[in-house]
Amino acid sequence: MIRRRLSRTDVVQAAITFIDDNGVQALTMRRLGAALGVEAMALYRHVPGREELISAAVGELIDDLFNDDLMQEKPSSWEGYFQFVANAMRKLALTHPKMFPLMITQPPDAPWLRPPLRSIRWVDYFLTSLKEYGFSDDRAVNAYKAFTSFLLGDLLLQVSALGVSPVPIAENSSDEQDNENLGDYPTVQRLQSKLAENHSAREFDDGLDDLIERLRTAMDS
Amino acid sequence: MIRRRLSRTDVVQAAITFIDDNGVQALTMRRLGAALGVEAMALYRHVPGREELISAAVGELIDDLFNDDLMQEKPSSWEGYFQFVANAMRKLALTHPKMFPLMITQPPDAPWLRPPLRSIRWVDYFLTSLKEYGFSDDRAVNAYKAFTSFLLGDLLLQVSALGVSPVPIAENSSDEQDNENLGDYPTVQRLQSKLAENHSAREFDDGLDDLIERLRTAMDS
DNA sequence: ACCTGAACACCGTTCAAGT
DNA sequence: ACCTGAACACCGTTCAAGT
Repeated sequence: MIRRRLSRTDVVQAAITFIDDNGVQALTMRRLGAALGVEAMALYRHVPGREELISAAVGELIDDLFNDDLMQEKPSSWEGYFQFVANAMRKLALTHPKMFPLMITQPPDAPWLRPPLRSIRWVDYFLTSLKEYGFSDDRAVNAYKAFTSFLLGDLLLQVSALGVSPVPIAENSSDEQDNENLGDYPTVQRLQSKLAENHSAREFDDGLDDLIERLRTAMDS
Repeated sequence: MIRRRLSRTDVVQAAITFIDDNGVQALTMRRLGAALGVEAMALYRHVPGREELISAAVGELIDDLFNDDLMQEKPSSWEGYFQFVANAMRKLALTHPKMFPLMITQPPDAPWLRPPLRSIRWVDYFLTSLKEYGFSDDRAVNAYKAFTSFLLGDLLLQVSALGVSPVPIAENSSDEQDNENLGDYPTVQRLQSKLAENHSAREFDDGLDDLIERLRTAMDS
């Protein structure tokens, strides 16, 4: 591959890919430089430092989602709109599971920008849309708050479940060892299969339906 | 202060205090050693490494909460029990805002251990309690899942709101600058005060009431 | 204008040595 | 048994130098 001159976008995109592949902790100016075929110090021409690079990577993902995808389409009902946004956010979280914790952990730019919906421009658009769907000011703000906390809770849980090593590496990997550990916890043991069942997609949709239902009755009242 | 010999507990507790005060990123083996009046290398006698120390700090907080507080008292109704647990968890999150993201970000030890309720022993106790309150197996598991995702979403939002610099430091701190930024976002601007209102305590309680109500109707059906 | 090389201060961690 | 000192490989970042 012939190396063009580096741009800020190149660096930020490379950081996203690197974090997706190796995790944040592995992201090093020297290693990212090497991945780009350049000395670490060249990165400082385009980005002020490591911390800011990570912020920029988060911002890039957010901006791509909200500018390129979410502002193009607008369903005819607010229920459909919520589902549209939720599914897009879910897809982003599952496509970049190593980035998602960063998206929600970095302090937001303003007190009323609630993760993971961290784009002022987009939040404005969202609230404006809710008004068009007939929400009052109070209902719109409440819906925004309820929606963010639903997304946060459900998506982080899904993402963190991905981080669990599927087969916990034990030096003594006989079944007996595992069962012995669980033996002290009879209810967990009995419900183990139910607890381990991963219906995250359905649970996400159900939770969203519940939320929508709650907001609907709140609107009618 | 006369220095006794160091114990593992001393090291872990010091790590918690250090993170509370300075954040994880500032936690350094050398600095933590200095805080304990000891060389960095002495810590390795008690803890395998930095990563494991942070895990141990998280585990310590969880264990303290669940063993010392949450297993002592058991309200007579399941609704009261949910409130009791939620309030204890909320208090922990707000007492250790810099630790909370670590509690929910570290991969859980088992697929059915959902953050922030990361104690097997305690989850077993929780599920057993729900059974005693009359929950079926399915309802108990559903309640556990809904409860964790509610706690996660709401508490992380509260904690991340704490991280926002209350007065964003701008070189040009005139009001005009701030308003110019917001000028492009009329709905956010108009709803700014409503959005910024911090009713987190009430919202938390309301959200919990909603959750309880949802679980109750699910039980009756 | 953009990248490199050398350098600085600071990491986590190992290991032999002290007491 | 517990802590120290020196050392190693690796960081982020600065700065003068190259092209």
